Amino acid sequence: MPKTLIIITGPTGIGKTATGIRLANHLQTEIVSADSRQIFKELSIGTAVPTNEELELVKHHFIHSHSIHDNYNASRFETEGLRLLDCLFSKYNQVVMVGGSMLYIDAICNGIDSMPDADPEIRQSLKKQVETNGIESLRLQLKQLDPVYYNSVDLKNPARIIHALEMCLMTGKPYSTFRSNTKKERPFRILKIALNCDRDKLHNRINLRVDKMVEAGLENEAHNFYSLRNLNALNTVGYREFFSYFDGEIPRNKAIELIKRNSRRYARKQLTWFRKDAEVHWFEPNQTNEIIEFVESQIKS
RNA sequence: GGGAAGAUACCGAAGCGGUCAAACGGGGCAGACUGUAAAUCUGUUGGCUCAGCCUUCGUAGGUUCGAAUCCUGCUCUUCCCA
Repeated sequence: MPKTLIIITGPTGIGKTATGIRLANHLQTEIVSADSRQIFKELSIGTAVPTNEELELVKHHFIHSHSIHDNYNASRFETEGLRLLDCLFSKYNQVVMVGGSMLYIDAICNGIDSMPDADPEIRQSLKKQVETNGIESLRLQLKQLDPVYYNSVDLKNPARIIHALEMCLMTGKPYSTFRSNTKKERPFRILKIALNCDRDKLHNRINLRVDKMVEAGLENEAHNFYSLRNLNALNTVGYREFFSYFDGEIPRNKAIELIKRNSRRYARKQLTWFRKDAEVHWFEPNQTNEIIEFVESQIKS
């Protein structure tokens, strides 16, 4: 029987966790999380990790498995994820991957070109350069070091330019030479399922979930990490807004409102990403039975 | 009961006779994306048979070649005096 990775994805708050657990339970297999924030052991409320009860139903991987102090990224997820999948596929014919981190899922499905980790000091100095001299100075530098990438990159996006420059400066080679633009082959089949529903309903779910997080003590959780706010792991919806509140920049109710808005925006962005993936099969969150049926029919063929 | 200010697109808010389908902000929607991705960035936001046309600036009239902008009545809101 061919090995199949079944991916359950979709926008934040749509109900991936519950669906994934039911599917994994049905298939008698385990779940690999593809969530760039639930992976951090220090974060719980703001990331909406599965509850202890849920975690007892099915064995989960990459939940609370790393530290916010780790310099985690999509490439590491690819490496560690594939290693784990290799191991799991020796026990199961199907494995369920659940999560909404688009790039992480993409890294597992298609791969990320190999290149070195960014040097934090170089990144820091490039960031400073943008602040003091503006993005134009980085553009000029990129034009010299990597004219190929310069012609295709979004020149208004500092993050893109900074990363390209990091690679150029660290390796002495143009960033574009690392970009192969090839899809890697995987030793398993991939079945992509995404959940979505009416936009108003989704927004309601998100708003409600944020209220529940706040009730559950999100403010306190965020407060615990206030001093670590500069960590990338904490540049996260739910925490950054509370940090602004702690700074006295915005009132508390405004922070909560912003968490809702930014969650809605994140959901939309996720949908934009998944929509362009023709391999995705779409379902409503309450169609778990249909999903199980669909998966059954697919893994038999 | 008397007086003052105001009613602008999904919301807030500019505009104060033509260059206004209407600045700006918010929200929404759409898109980009390969080591920060819950990140970072972009576009769009009255309708249509879309280089043009149609309907919009509380409402009904009026002035004017021409009004969101001026005048009058009405409705509503806020504030002040009784």
